[in-house]
Amino acid sequence: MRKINTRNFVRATRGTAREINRRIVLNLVKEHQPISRADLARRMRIGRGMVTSLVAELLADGSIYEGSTAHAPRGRKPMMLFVRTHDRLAVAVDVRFSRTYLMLSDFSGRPIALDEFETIPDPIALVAGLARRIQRLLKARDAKSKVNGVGLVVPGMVDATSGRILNAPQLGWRDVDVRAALEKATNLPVHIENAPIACALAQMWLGDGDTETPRDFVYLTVGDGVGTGVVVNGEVVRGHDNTAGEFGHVPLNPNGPQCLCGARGCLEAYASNLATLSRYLGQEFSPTETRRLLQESGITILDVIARARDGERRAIDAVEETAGRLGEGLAIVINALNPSRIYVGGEITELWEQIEPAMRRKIRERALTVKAAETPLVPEPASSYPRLRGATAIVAAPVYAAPQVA
Amino acid sequence: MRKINTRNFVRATRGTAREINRRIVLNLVKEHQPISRADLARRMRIGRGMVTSLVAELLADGSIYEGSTAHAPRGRKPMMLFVRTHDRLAVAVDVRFSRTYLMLSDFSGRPIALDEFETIPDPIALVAGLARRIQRLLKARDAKSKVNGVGLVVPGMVDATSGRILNAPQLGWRDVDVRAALEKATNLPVHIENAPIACALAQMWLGDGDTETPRDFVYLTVGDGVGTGVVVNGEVVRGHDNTAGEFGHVPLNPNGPQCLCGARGCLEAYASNLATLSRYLGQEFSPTETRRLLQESGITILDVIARARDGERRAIDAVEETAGRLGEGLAIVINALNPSRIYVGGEITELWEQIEPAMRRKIRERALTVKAAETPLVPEPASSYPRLRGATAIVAAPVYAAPQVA
DNA sequence: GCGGATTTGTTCAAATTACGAACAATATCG
DNA sequence: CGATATTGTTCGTAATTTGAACAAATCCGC
Repeated sequence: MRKINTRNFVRATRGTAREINRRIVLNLVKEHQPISRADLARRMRIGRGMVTSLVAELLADGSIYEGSTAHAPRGRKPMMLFVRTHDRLAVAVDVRFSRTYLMLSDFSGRPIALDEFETIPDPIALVAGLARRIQRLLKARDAKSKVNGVGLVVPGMVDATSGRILNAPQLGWRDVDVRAALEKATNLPVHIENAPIACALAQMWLGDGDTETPRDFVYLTVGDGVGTGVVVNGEVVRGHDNTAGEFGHVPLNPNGPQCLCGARGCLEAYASNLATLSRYLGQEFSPTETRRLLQESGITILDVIARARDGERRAIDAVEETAGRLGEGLAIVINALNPSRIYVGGEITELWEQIEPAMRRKIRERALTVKAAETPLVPEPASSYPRLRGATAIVAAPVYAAPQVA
Repeated sequence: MRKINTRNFVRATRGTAREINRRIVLNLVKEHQPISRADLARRMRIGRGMVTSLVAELLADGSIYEGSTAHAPRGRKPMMLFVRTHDRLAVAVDVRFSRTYLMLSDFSGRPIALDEFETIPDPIALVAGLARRIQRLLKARDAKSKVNGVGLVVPGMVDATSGRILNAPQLGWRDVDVRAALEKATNLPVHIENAPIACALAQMWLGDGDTETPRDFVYLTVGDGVGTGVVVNGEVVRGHDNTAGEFGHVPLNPNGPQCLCGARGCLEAYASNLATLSRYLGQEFSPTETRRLLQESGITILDVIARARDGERRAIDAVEETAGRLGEGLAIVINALNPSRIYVGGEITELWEQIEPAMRRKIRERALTVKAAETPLVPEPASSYPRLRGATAIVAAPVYAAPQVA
């Protein structure tokens, strides 16, 4: 039951009902393909004439296509419909502290081409370099005419409506607008998004049809920082000033280690990759000190993960402690939001069999109900490029989203 | 940008656009009254003919009425429209541990009659007694024909769709269905809701037109427990199993006092009324022990509040410690959800001038951004009966809510 | 092999509603 | 008192949902 905002509403027009139904058809094709007109009519409880009309429009605008006919026990064989994704493309960009990743993908998130380069700290210079690479990529693939837009994902607070990057500490960016410049340089629409939210949007919009994507879920990213993308009632939670989802800065212990945000004992200070490395090196979490030691020793999170997999006790202890802390943090998320599912992304998920029990144990200790304690945790390995897929998702999403009325 | 759930959607029909526009008109009248047809046409950017038609329907179904004409500098004086609430009634019920409160109110939440009685622990007996009181109340006020339904609010987890009370520990109720019996006994539709969520819904649906109710806000209730009602994107957050909003069980200190939920150091263990009383009595939070001492001494939270107001140091210290803890908890809420506003309900708000600085100080320590740290906190005294108003809201809400399509 | 039955997909007329223009009613101004 | 302006109502047109009828394509039983 949603409230109408009388200061910011969209009234219905003659085309509203038709637009809603056309989107429903498109989503049904996308998630239940192959599907016939008669199938659609049955699912939507409308006449086949109506379906023919709506499908004709979607065929005409290139959203779907007709494929094979299917077997029918009797009568005319149905013509099966498919969503067109393979030749509808997006440019996905993932800007991180040290490297920036680029992917040309289709609308289902399937990678066509990948590229990467060292992140240039100055946003203007970064955009210039990025635009050149995008042009080359599109030219090499003869793809310019098939691209709907560019999705760009950053590790920080983003106003997705205006495209401004409000604060991205890891990049040293504050109140930065790269969207206009990139649109001008590429002649493509550009969408900007916060990294954990983008990961969540990838699950929402590019999830495979096999497993139904829930409408209330959380995506937890474990990397240099710990962040969450929250989806409630089928919509991302951004918050009033676009700073929602900072479960990484929920304190597990008020007397715990100093976090980068200035507070003490945040989930991030216990469970980020840096925190795991600190623990592995046998010292309390201290970002500057730990970074110095890491630079000296050259150890990375992937090293620790490999050592844990190989049975090294110190590595196993470090990782399991992190898992327990993640469990504590997830218990808070579960009590606060009661999501249907929690996706967990980050390198640490490569040790899922080892960390899941520790996480689950802590969740069971603190979740309010038995059912809540059983909230499914779904790992997502870094190798599926969740942030890049998220960048694709923010380009594709407007095509599939419900019309915003009332 | 909301996702369409292809397994549970509502398609648009011929009447959809009209229904949406009619709801928009109704909400505009409700929140911007008095308002004329021409005003409505301008705000909605539609023709006056269309408005005349929609308004005629709302007049006919009794949602609005025509009032005075208003001044116009030139031309025909406009006929002002008002929402009808004064003779559209709801029965509101607030079931608490020791007493149950009953209110007959109109659709704006204005109380017409109040009643209360001792809560009968057995739900079947409670419903029987409640139904008798409701019948008497309606008969005394000759109101049977004007009542839209009954709203019943409990302190526990509720499946609002089915009306089942999943778990209400304070009442000792688990998996209880009082709705069907109460509907049968009163011949009225019955809506069941969780108490903090109901308080939030009161803000959303019965809020006065003067201050715009935000679409992202949190309602924190401080009483026997500490709970939250969360609204995101104009919709209440219930969670997958209807257990969302339990920010009261977010831990402030993992080694803190034992909470009723079984964990240690929950916000509730630090900031509920019982926790404040424990502190006042100079002992660590222990529900059973504290309750015993309170029973012996006869001291209540209102006593402590009165003493704090009178300047008694021990009472002031107890209350300010609670305020600080609430601030810590609110900082977590703010970082996690970034709401536009936080309403705070409970007896402790009677000392708002004293507790607000302590809360704000803690929030500033821990909120991630300066702007987030300035999230408005709005006190709501117990004397405005937020739970009863919430019960009214859940009856009235379906009349005003946006049609659920797509 | 053909007529009957069934299913899918298309076409078309009717009903409903958004849309916009014209008109009616009511007011003020010069 | 006529001109002008504003509000509210009426009415015709255009767009779309709705449902029936028809066309196309298939399988089955005789």
